[in-house]
Amino acid sequence: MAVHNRDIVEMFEEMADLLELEGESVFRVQAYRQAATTIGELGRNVSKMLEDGEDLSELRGVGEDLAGKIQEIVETGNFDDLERLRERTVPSLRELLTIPQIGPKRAKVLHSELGIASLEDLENAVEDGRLREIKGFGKRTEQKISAAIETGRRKKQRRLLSEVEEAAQGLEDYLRSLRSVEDACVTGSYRRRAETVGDLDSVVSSHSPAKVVDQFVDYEAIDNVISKGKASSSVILRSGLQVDLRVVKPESWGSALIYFTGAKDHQIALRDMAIDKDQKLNEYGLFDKNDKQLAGKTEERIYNAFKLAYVEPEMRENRGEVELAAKKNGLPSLITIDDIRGDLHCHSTWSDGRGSIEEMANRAKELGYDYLAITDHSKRMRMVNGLSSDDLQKQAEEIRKLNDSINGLTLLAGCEVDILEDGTLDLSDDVLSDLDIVICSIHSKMDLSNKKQTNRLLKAIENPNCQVLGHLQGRKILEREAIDIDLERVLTEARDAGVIIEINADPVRRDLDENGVHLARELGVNFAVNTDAHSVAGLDQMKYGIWTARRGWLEKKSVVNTGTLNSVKKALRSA
DNA sequence: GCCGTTTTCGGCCCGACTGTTTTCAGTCG
Repeated sequence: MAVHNRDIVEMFEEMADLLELEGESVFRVQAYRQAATTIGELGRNVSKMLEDGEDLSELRGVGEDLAGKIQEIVETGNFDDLERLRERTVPSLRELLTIPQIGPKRAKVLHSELGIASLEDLENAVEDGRLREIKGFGKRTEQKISAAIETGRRKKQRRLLSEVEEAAQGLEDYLRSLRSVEDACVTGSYRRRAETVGDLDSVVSSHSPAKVVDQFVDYEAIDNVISKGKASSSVILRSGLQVDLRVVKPESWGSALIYFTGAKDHQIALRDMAIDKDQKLNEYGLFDKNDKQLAGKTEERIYNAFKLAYVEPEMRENRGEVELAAKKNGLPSLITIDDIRGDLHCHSTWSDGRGSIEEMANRAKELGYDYLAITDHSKRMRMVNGLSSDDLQKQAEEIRKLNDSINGLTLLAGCEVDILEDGTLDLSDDVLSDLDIVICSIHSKMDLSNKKQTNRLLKAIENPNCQVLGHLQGRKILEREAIDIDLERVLTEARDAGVIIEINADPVRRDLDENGVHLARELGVNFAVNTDAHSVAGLDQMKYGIWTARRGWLEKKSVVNTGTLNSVKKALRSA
């Protein structure tokens, strides 16, 4: 059985939950969670690493013991400790942990006092009013649990970054409009431009925190106030999105931004540095042992106090950025949206796009681009009117005509050709070799075995007409898992063959994902950040691809469409 | 269970809010 990283992540997470329910030390529980996180972010397959004789205990948060357990899982498909733990605990109690207000202690009490072992049991007990029989459970707690069950545990739901942007902007605007507010920022995973966002962590700088909290709970988009204190509050918006607010004095603004922007591990790494110097870092600032504030007003000052360069929010994941920030010019100079000079992947009304070639071109011009590649689907994609060789030739003619009439923008005649199951391409070599750009993508048979799927891609790379690999992992965030491939091998072969790897900017795709980008960057591949726009508005989604590139630490120089048209042509391998 | 210019033990981030309770435990981020 092929063991995927995800299998190990899930086993470790279950292990952590069950140990926590059992009352095990939080540190041991945390160790499993940390290891799960590391494996989840790896980008390389653990089974393969073991095959290659790599030492897993080198990984962050993985020691001798857990390395041995990973090996056990990979070799046998089983995890003995977990099996035993499942036998002596009540595994279904994990369900209860997904309910806000219920942690390990309460789950345990619910089980021992009322025999509750599942969400269904809990619902029944709430309905029967039995919760109040337990010491420590009052009317309010019962109400909250009841409400949490009803709203479908939405707190655990994560949403696409693109889905919360409007709410986040609206919230920031509202907070900034308040008279007692000096500054406001939505932080957390939103500010780090992560793929998904659980809730909006907002930070406000003000001399009168209580007043801000009072005004905050009056925000018209709020459905329900969960908590309200002197300097913080939690609410649920009508959209179901949770907003946590924290108000600090201006002298703590920078430290609060760092604290709430996270990621947690980045912020803890900074705290550890403070502890090493007999100092303390919290959301109010950096303090010496006499509680004298050393820094806090701005993020830069905090980083400077640690002799670190400013770390961009997208990099704050404790993936080694703190160490780099300590070196002179150690941090990459991240790519920005302004570096992009063209888009190499979009669709038109010729296949399933909603904008004509001319409309797409006009928007590209407005965006200040020098070039735009029209890359409609190939014939295999019948349901989206994929183009035949004849269609493509006609389209190429139209594109060349348009090029004569458009000033300041060059259209490239291209195609997004399907990689068929056997790794051959959906259009003949002579048709493809006539095009300016050929993107090769998988749109079918996403569930092949690792071996078959990997070979399929390697075969496509062998074809000299394959210039770009489009949305290589084929995943859709929160919808569909990535295809199962030996990513490292595919990336290595692509690099050696001069094939460009796309970062697809569609907010549902963002593909390669950031872990893949880290791996590909380390391997030295060339990237293109493309929108894959299916409408004029779609061309504006470039930022999501840029954010993934930044989270993968990419600089301008690794991304071909930051260059001139000539440099793009040079970067495209020629058949 | 991890980790180490305090390295094989003894730490492990820490503060806010809530509810139900008379001083704090549980949960959350």
